[in-house]
Amino acid sequence: MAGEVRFEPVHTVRAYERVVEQIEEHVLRGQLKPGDRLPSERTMMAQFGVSRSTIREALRVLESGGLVRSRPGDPAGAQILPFSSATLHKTFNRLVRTDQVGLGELIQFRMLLDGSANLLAARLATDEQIAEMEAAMEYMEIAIDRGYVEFSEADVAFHDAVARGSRSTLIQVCSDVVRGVVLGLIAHKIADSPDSKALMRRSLNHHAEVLQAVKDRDGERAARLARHSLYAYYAEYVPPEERPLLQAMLEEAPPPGSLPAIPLRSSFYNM
Amino acid sequence: MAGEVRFEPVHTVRAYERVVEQIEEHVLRGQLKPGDRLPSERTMMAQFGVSRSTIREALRVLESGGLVRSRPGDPAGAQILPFSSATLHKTFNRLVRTDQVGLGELIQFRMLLDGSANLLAARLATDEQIAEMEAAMEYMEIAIDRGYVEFSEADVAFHDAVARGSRSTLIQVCSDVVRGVVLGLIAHKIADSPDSKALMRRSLNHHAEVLQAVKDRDGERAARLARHSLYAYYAEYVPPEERPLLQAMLEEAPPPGSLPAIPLRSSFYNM
DNA sequence: TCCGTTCACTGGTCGGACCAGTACGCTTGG
DNA sequence: CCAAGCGTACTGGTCCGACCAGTGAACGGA
Repeated sequence: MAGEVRFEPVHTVRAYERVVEQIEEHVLRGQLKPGDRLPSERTMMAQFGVSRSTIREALRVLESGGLVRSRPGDPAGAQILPFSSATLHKTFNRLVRTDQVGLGELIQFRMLLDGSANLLAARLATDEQIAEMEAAMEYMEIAIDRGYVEFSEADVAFHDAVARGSRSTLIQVCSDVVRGVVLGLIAHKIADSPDSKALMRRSLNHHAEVLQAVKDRDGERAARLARHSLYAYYAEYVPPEERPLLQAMLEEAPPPGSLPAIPLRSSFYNM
Repeated sequence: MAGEVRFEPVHTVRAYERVVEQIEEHVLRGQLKPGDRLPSERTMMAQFGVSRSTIREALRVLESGGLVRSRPGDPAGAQILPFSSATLHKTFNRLVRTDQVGLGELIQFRMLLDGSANLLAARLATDEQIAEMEAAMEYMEIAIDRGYVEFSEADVAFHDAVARGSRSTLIQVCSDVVRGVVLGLIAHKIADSPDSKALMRRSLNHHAEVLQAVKDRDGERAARLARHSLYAYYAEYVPPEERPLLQAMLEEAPPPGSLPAIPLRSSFYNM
């Protein structure tokens, strides 16, 4: 016989996995839309021909994947949920918690995402979306006097408006996730800063420059300013040995061997 | 009394969730490392003071999150797993399956990631990592005559070497995931292409140019070439109405209104 | 010494049971 | 007539006990 036949190891499929597959397939095919309800556990038990334990394990998997939510006593059964970035957030947080990814790399990735978001927003955003950015910017201005928490909210709103303007769902979702992880790491440090108001005002100015570049439809400039803005805002929280990772995302890229220091908190990016 | 007190709704914590939390916390704290074993279900049942069903639901959640794997009959109990991008892959695939993200956006995101990966690799990669890229490139050359499957493997190896050279775990992981999703969508189309050999040879040349830029430590050029290479390779598979998304990632950015066509399969990026 | 058998134990599945909730409809009081 | 209150038939969350098909290691025989 031909020596070409190759057998692959058969991985046993557990009953609850088949249940998960079927339900997930229905959701993915659009036959079950967000808001729709699954039958009750006891009903599905009969439909799938398995015990309730099996059904429950399947539901736990679906629930942990963010596809479904079930509530005790609900006669309507488990509810199909719209997409959520919660599982992504968990995954990224796990990378951080296990020290596989440091703050420097996170900020670097934000520079990557936010830079591209601004590049694309400058080139693709509709006038309405730009208006949203302007609205968020005005809110930031007001929020300065209301403390760090509200300013941070406004800042998030601005970056999210830019992400939407990029017309990329992936950028939007990833930005949201990475931003959340970063804030979880250093939010308190910023809030505790004595001159937090000065920081906020400086940040506001940077954002204004970025927005102007977007309105000028100058993508390259918007991207560059956005990266520099993030660097100026976050670099001091990044351990010195990780800062070259951030600097490598900027224009004045140092030669690989010697890494000249780039001044923090200066207006070097006004160009 | 002060009107400031605000009560937040208490969301009941189910028993299996507490089990998940405890185990996850141990893993995240490093008290349980990949390869370590969990006690058997019946042992944990006693330790946590809950029933086996509850333990099992917790294990199903951990397993679906990729933290743990359990095998029937294994006397050692469930095994702690190293980080895997499997759940990320699933999440991204779900975005695609539910039509929230199209092929164009995926390729665009690849351009974003791969561009930055090359930028950073040119500036940060060690000589050993560059040697790995060269090795992958040689393998690609050989693989051309061995058919699309092997060439694709070599191509993946090259891009992965670049991603490693970027010294960013996030870029590495995200690139891996997005690449996998894209290949899942159009691998067959490329393989079925009549002149696939010509495509491979052209792709090889592009990769060589990119690698040269990396070796020259010219990050900007490497990034630009990488983006153009992806565009040239994939644009024809992207529906025409989505191509502006890709073109917006290139230098010759069209004004937002009118989008002049950028020729496919030309050598326009030889500059 | 090596190989085969045995056996304690594993996870996977099942069925039944109880509890604390929820939502709906019915009854009851106005 | 309507509204408030209660009852009830469900829901999901948890527990228990049982059986099965596997695994792996200790054990025993060749």
